[in-house]
Amino acid sequence: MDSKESVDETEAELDSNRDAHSSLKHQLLGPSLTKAGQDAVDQRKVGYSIRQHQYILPKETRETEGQQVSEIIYNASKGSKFFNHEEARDRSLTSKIERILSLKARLEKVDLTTELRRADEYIAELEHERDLSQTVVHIDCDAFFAAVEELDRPDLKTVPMAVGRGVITTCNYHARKFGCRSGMAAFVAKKLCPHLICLPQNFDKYNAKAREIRAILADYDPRFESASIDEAYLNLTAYCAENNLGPEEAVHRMRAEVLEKTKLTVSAGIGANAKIAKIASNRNKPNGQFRVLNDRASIMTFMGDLPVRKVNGIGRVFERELDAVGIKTCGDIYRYRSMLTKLFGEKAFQFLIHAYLGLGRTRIQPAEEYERKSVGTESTFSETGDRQQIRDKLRWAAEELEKDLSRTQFRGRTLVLKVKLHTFEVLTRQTVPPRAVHLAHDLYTFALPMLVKLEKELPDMKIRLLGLRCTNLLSTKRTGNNFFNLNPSLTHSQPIEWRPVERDPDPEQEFEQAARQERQDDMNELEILSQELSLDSESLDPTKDDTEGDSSPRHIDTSNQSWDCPICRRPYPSEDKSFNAHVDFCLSQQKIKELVKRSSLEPLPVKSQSRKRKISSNIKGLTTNSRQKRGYFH
DNA sequence: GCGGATCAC
DNA sequence: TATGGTGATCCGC
Repeated sequence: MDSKESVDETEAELDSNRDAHSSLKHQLLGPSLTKAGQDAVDQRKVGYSIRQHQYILPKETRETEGQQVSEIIYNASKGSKFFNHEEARDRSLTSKIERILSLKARLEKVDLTTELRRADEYIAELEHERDLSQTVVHIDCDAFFAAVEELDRPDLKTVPMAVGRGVITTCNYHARKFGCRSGMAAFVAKKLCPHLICLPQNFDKYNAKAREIRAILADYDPRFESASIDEAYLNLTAYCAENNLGPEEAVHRMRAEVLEKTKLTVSAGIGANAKIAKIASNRNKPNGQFRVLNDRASIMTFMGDLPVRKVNGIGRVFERELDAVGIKTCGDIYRYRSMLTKLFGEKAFQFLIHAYLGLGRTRIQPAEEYERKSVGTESTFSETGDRQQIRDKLRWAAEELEKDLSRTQFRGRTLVLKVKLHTFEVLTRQTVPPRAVHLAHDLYTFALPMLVKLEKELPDMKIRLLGLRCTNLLSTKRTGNNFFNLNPSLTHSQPIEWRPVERDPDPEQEFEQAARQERQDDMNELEILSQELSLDSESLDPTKDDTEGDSSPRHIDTSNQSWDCPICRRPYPSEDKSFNAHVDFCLSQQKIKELVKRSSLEPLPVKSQSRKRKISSNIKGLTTNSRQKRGYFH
């Protein structure tokens, strides 16, 4: 073990000394070059593409490409503000790595048997709970945006093409051969590939296509999980059992059906959990699938020589830190298990051990069942130090955010202002307004002091981006469990259909979740009520002149029979404890009549909670651009 | 709880 | 000439 480590150290040292700019060049290559499939796989796929589309690129050219790509990117970027910022980040990471290495050197001299035992106990515990009973599939559309564009423009199939104007979001496989990658500035991509065709993105089109695909996936697992616009997880355990099919056959069938009905190719990974499925889906991309068998040995072998960078959650930075320590593959993790906590923290330790063991979640559920934590908007513009212009940007952000909050039915207890300086440095400031906010005027007014403070701290502040985000959300949704909907007549006219029991992996947990949700809904409703009835805060309210009626409590339905509050006339179940408190509160308000007048403008229709609706919203997927990106453990 | 940083797509 | 937007999580303080 000792000799191994010292070898790794020497390699790491060589790496960092070889070229002062090598790590920076690596950074500049962008996240996707290192993330996407191994070189060998890519090379093979180039051959595939050539056969498929008769697009010939001489082999020699391709091989020198790898050398040239980083040079071209480096030269295109050199001297820019963006480049300088990247350089600064690179320097700070390098010094962070130095600290990590000196800590590692100290740790090698001390007795770590306690830590070693703790790590081994943790591993044994996880091993004991390993679940190999499920068949999880990750579906990933191949070059999704580009592929959808090619459906409308078949002529683009044979030439390098990318989607995205300023920054490339997706490019087809011809463009990738030139080194073009998602996340790359378009002008850099054009340097790599002068003939590159850049199309503007058309999200409506991609969403429509994604819905078609999801409709197919739903037949294989009605509780499939949209992970993003072009990715999904399915649990095929039940489907395979019911149809007496092996996982490979089932996935083949599914992919063939998607191709036939949508003319789009998808790649798939099959494994015992989401993490393995996700990694496996990249193995035979594009238009391929790969399965890791559900036995411990297969999984350990698969993970053993897997570069850590392939694991979801390990990005460029963590990759470099791990590499410096001597961890290049998931198999390397084991050797350092006793010092991982001290080097990287407890969460990272647990995460890495999970990666080493090939463990991941087996619970797949519709994305909508994940609780949203924030709603925000931001936009980039040509840099400006003009205070009025910046206020206009803030106003615009506030208006955009109001729309998003209205669409998602949330308010924010906390408001976050984000700016990116002309140097690309990012700053955020947050505040807790006197009440949850959702109106543009409020958002603007409570964000402005943060901006003013920043302008005082940085008198010459020039910014290139401004954003607003609400966190600590307050839901204004009424779910089926909400007490306002427990009215018997309502339940009768719109019965709730329960999901089939056999699809329910953990009824107890589901029940607890439902109960928790119900309590949360009640709390939310009460909080909203108290906020809206709280005229005390109106002295603080900068939007008292609001005439849109939007701030009135329309979200409370008044069209159904129930027990209305005699003061504000809103429905309330009489048995609810808070009813009396509510009436007392109403009575104590002097300006209540004014409020009632506003609140009676128009009631909002009650939403149906039928299963049909649930599934259709699952197919519809995530709302615009919303990503369900989960951290180390989900 | 706040602000910075990292990560995914 | 020029390097995105949305959302989540973790860490140090």
